[in-house]
Amino acid sequence: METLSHNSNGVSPRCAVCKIRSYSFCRCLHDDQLKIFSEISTEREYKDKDTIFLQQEVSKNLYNITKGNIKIYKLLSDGRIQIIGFLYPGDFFGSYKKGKYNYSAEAIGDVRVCVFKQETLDKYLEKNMNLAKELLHMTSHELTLAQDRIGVLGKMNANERVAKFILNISDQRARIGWQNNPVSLPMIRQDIADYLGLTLETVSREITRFKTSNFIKVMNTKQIFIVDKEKLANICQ
Amino acid sequence: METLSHNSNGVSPRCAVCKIRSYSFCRCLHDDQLKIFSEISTEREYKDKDTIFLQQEVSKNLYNITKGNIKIYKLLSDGRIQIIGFLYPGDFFGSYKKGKYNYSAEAIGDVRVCVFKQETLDKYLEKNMNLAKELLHMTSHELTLAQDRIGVLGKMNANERVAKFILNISDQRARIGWQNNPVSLPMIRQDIADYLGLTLETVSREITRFKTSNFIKVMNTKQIFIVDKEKLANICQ
DNA sequence: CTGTTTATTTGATATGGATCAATTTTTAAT
DNA sequence: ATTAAAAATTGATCCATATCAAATAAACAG
Repeated sequence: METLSHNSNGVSPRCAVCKIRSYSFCRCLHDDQLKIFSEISTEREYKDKDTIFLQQEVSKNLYNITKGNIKIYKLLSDGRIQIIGFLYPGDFFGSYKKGKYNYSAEAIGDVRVCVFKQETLDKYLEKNMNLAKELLHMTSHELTLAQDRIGVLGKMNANERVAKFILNISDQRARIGWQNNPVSLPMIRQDIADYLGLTLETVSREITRFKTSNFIKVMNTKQIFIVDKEKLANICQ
Repeated sequence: METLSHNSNGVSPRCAVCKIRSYSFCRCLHDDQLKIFSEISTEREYKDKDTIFLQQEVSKNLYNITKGNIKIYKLLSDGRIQIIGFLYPGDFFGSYKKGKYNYSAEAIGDVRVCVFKQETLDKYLEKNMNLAKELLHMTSHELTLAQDRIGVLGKMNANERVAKFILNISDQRARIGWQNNPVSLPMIRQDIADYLGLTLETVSREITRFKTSNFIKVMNTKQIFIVDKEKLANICQ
């Protein structure tokens, strides 16, 4: 992890030139608020497999991804792992309340984040109702995503889980204006399995089945081309 | 469903005498704000199995439970059901964003709720930063609960799921100052199964197993006395 | 380029929980 | 109280996915 130079000399505040601001909670800020806002956060970089924080640590910070992907996960005492989510640029994570983090966070590939101290952000919210409301709406949206995942994990079979996973990632890419076909999967099969509550063997077999059925084409293990989106959607919806 | 008289004559505003306010997002309001706040919501009553809203409906309202329990659930096209959560007095549900609800909501037994129109509440938030922050913190807390459930559904076996369910309900009761042993389960076995991603037969068998192991005593199907909390906790944590 | 490690695929077998089925218990209605 | 309906338990069997194991394939280091 590396803390980058913290621009407070008035020359092009970081936020003013931020490329992912339109997907991020700070999109609600006016241009003249950006300079101050740039100063309440710092930017940090992480490399593949770097830990951003661990579940048992005292929670002090909130993070906003500006580049790359991270995974958040829970570890059971016997070593079983459950990946709660894969997060993308514009996603927000950490903890609002003092105490411990509810999960651990780890970089997948090169990552860049904005870091906010809980109290600093909280204080800033007081002065900016728009930001508070934007955060409320984003958190509420994340809640609906988590509830969708509860539906997937509680009731769907392996077939449906993997299909939904591929489609969800593709949609998410489209939303932030990236190439969504072929879909690039930055994470390894084991991570997909730990995300979907399956084993890596089952994930691999389902992908093979979709390939054999010509619903997808596997360019390489991390690039999947969706041949028949309709068929894939019919499986899970 | 029945809409109760809407007190706006200045005599004892509803919120001022509300018994569950201390668990609810409105706990952050000052006494002098309560009268106005009482007027932006109405109170409604529902009976057992009444639908509060359905997933496909246009979302207009937010709800706060003041009495009883409700379940929120998702329905797959082939009839499979996944219960997202059981909600208790003080819990908040509905949708912040316009569009459709993300789940359906149904009363379990007699229920009383406060109903807020999205726009009305949103407008009120503008004038009251405390309330906005309280809502943000509650929503964020709900998100952590949803993430815990993702962990349970993704990685735990039937044994662990049922044990955790009993303990969670007991803890939740303790938190709002109710009797937490014996735990009363207002919902039927099928609902517990649909909540835990299991079948009712499996839930029944696990409860029998805990009974035979003397971890619990089944007073009647809806009252479970926890004999050995430690043993129960060892199963799942 | 070559060997080594890590990730993925594929196969064989085992098993936890689902499904199907019957019985018992509880709740509700008259 | 009596009957009917709904909920819960218990048993027998099956199957989707886990587990165990081996073979490829891809990524990486020197």
